Amino acid sequence: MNQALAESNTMGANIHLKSILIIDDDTELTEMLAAYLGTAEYRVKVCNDGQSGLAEAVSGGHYDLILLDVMMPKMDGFDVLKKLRVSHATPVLMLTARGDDYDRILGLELGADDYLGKPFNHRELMARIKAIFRRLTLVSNGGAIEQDLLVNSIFLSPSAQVAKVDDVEVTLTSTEFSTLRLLMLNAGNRVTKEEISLKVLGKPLQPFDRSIDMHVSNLRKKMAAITPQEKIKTIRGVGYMLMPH
Amino acid sequence: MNQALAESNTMGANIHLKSILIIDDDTELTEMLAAYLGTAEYRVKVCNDGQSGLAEAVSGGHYDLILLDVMMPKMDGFDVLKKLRVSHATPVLMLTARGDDYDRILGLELGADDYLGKPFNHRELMARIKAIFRRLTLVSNGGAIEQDLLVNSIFLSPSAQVAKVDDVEVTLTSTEFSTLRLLMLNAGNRVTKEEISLKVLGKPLQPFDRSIDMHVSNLRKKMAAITPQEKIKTIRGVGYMLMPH
DNA sequence: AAGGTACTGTAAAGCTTTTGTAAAGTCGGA
DNA sequence: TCCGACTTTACAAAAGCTTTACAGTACCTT
Repeated sequence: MNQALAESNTMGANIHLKSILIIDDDTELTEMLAAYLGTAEYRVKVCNDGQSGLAEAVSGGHYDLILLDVMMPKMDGFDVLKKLRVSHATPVLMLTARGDDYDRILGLELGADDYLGKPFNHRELMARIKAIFRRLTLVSNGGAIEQDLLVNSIFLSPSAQVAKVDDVEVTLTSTEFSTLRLLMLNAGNRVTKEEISLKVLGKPLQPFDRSIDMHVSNLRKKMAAITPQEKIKTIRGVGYMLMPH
Repeated sequence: MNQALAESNTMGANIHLKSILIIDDDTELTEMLAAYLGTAEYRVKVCNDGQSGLAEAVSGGHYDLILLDVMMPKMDGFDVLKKLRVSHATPVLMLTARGDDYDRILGLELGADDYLGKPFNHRELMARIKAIFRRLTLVSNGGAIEQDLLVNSIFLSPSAQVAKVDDVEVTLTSTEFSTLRLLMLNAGNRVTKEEISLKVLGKPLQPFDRSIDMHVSNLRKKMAAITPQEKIKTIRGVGYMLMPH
């Protein structure tokens, strides 16, 4: 399922060149960029003012990246970016006056992906364009980390170490977290205390060991503060089970 | 274990100096430059006309950087650059008449890495030389251009080595900077101490190692001087997490 | 149905581990 | 040698885990 998506992405990328939209009123510069980028592996389109640039970006076709100048007459780069972001998530590399912190921060806040101060050299521009594309594929492929879980109104995100019950955040210790995760992974099935002890605490269950009971008790207490619904069922003489719904 | 790595790095850097070829017909200037750059960490060679300069660049030996004057009798800087680029990718910093856009653009088109208008001051020259080398190592290190980050009112600019919290500049050591960067790259996600140690300090976390804790503590202290808001959350037994907002 | 037995729930106390941070120590570069 | 940065040490505080203790519950036996 994930595979198919990744493949189609990759194929899509290989079949036709990446397309770049350049929006800058400096015709000398845009000509040079078009020539330079055009020779490489990009399809390039140029707009020399903000208005036509925005129109092209929104309804002219798909672009993989937009190079957007800040200083332009009529509609400046920030306006373009603001309006673009209403409907499009196209990556944007802003071209700003060198070293202008305010511009940079504003740009990043408006959702620019990176920026480059003018004047820039082509090598740096290429590097940043490549960096953006690289980052994009990384994000879309997603790292193979522990998956988020959602069972019976309980949401668990290992990467953020966050649990939510009915959309209310619950603060859990890491043992409670792991215990809940194990139960969720086996939702609807009983999980023995031995298994919990081994997988969560990393040690076999001792004869009069009550610690698992305590952790489950604490979990119940924390969830009960949010919902009256009983999520964890006791299976006497065996262990526990998370109700699937 | 760490020692060995650090040593070899240092040694590698010290073994040979970066070499610079200066091509300029102004002998007064070249003498001065040779003297100035020679005292720093560079090996310098001078050619006073385009022809000999090109010959030296192509077959005289390896150069890490070429300072190339545009205005020269016989063969001007553009001609040199054009011929050089047929076979060599040596970084070139062009010396042009101040503010001459045409020269600048032509130079960049021909593959110059940067330009500097005459007259220039030494400090600026040094800064640009260093910038070129820095960029180069970045690119050759895998093209990992480090982009600026903005998360939860924290602004981080690796290229400028500047951090701002609520627009107030914070002075960080490089370790603190890298640590903060790693946390920001994973904002909203937990980052283990092991990962911080590996990626920031370049060594695995030792059993009773507290240095990461100290760096985080110092980071918190510096940020607390500006805002009471807690940016870095502790995840007990795991590591830390930068709050996304 | 009554009583016995074993298991479970949980508050509270006790113990261990982890963390925060000041301060001292170490190291490498100017 | 001095200085700044990083690390280690030391100890207090915090947080989490386990044990204890006892009340309650389920299930079996008679």
